Amino acid sequence: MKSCKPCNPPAAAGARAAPPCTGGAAECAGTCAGAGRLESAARRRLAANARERRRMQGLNTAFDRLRRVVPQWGQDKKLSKYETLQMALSYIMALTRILAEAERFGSERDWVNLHCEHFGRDHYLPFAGAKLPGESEPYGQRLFGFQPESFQMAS
DNA sequence: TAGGCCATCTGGTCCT
DNA sequence: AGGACCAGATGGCCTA
Repeated sequence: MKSCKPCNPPAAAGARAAPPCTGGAAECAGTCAGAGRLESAARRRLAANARERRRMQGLNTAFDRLRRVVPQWGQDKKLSKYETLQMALSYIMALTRILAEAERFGSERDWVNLHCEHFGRDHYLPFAGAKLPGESEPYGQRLFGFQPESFQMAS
């Protein structure tokens, strides 16, 4: 494909506005000399592009499913992919911790008391959304410790 | 307008 | 040979 660069429109990349496969390798094969051999290469390129598109769509579908099961703390803006992964990590670690604690305490009642006594007996709220007066963050959010603004790139 | 996020194209590499 | 996966490049859209 490299030999055909000159007639390959630079606008091929970022073609969301001009979706599947305008110009690029296919067009190139039709206009360059020796198009016969290039034609099959162009066909393969287009097929590879389509596969890559499908693959990325599958990946995005998976991200959407992950977003739906991960806490969002009332954020109206949807989590970015990076934030989704970070949140999932925090979520899993928090749940793991909770399970470990639940095993340490003999009964469910003991464990619930440990976590929920400060909510008051008559108005226990689901812990993830529960917020005490004067607290800036819900209990669950503090438990998970995920802050979209504050995470750092792993080095 | 700059910066963040994203979709797509592309070429390289590895695997079957 | 062809498919899957990956990373870099590029351009569009959106928001502060």
